[in-house]
Amino acid sequence: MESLINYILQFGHLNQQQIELVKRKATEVQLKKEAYFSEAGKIARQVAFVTQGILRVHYYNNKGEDITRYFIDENNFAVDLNSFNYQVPSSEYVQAVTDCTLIVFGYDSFKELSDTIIGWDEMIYKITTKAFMDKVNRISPMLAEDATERYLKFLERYPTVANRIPLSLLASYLGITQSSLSRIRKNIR
Amino acid sequence: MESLINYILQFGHLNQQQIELVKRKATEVQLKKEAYFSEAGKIARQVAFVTQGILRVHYYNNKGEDITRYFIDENNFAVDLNSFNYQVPSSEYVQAVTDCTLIVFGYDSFKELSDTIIGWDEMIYKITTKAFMDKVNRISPMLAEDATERYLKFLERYPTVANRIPLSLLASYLGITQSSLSRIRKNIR
DNA sequence: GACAGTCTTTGCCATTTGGCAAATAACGAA
DNA sequence: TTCGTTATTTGCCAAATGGCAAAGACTGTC
Repeated sequence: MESLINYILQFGHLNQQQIELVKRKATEVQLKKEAYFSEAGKIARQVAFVTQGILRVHYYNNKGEDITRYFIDENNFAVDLNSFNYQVPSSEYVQAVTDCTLIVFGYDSFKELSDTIIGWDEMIYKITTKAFMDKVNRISPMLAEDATERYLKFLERYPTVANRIPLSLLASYLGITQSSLSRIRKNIR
Repeated sequence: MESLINYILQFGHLNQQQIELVKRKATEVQLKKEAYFSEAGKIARQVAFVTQGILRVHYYNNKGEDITRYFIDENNFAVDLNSFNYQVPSSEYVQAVTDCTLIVFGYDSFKELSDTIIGWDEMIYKITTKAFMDKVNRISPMLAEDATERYLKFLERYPTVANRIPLSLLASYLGITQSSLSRIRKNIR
């Protein structure tokens, strides 16, 4: 729970009372490997902060391939923002890649924090914006890189993640086939 | 100017007085083809709404290649959000691909709108979030697509843009070489 | 209309990546 | 340990894309 508070405090100030309120509204949830936190077609009723484990956001493209859009590791929020904010059906899945510990807020709780804590919305805006910028800045250059560069950059950015996830998921994130990724790993050693 | 107001009104309500205020704070600016709206290393002091023409956001990668991150066509905002919001140096260029007409707000004017208009920040939040989501949703699937699919999807999304921009820029956006794109176009006809 | 400059296409060949299937390795349950 | 399951590696060949340079097309100017 402390990791969540520390994370939020990077984006603004909360007094002790407000911190207590945030903690009261939060619930710790365990999610087993391969279980879903949210699913395409359903409305995202919760937002999660990952304290242990790795989530992935994925969808199925028009060829039926399972595409990993991105990974969410420790100390990051996971939510389908469009679905959560507007309470409309989601278009993607959020799945546990490993066993996970999450800190979860329901829609109503989150709304209450927004209504109660002055400056909460602004902090959320900053967190959201930063998350999006990181995402775009990470994905966008990959288009101009070859598979090896993508993999090496992934290792730099997520040094601890690569060993904890199946090769197939990493490959689908990098936009290459599993066998290509396997060959790339061989060549690097 | 009306196009800007109409755009904003999609994301919330403004009364007549507030609309007048927005208009007063805005300045129409012409930008010649290839001129820069903002540059890497400099602080983004303005946010622009494109009413005519096409901008592109680009940067130079570590090999010195000019990479187009994305295009901004009519009825969209252009801004390096991190640089503008926090007034820190930008990391990318925003350049006119064609002659452009922009509606521009300076940092202080924008701040004033934020301080004066109740709900302005929330509208901006919605606009920002939507823009980011569109961006991610457009770029992210490209990683799993081959060059032809990327090009076809671009044509679908920006049917009027493809004819107005040099092939080299489109190729760098799609993450392929100019000659590959040329060949792809030939095969499609 | 001719020229210079720029943009686009094309040819040739090298390199990268994909597709598929089989072999191997790693893992977990009994 | 042993077996069955899943994950990863590898071989073989096809397809896609890149690199480079030359040719061709287009545009605006004088």
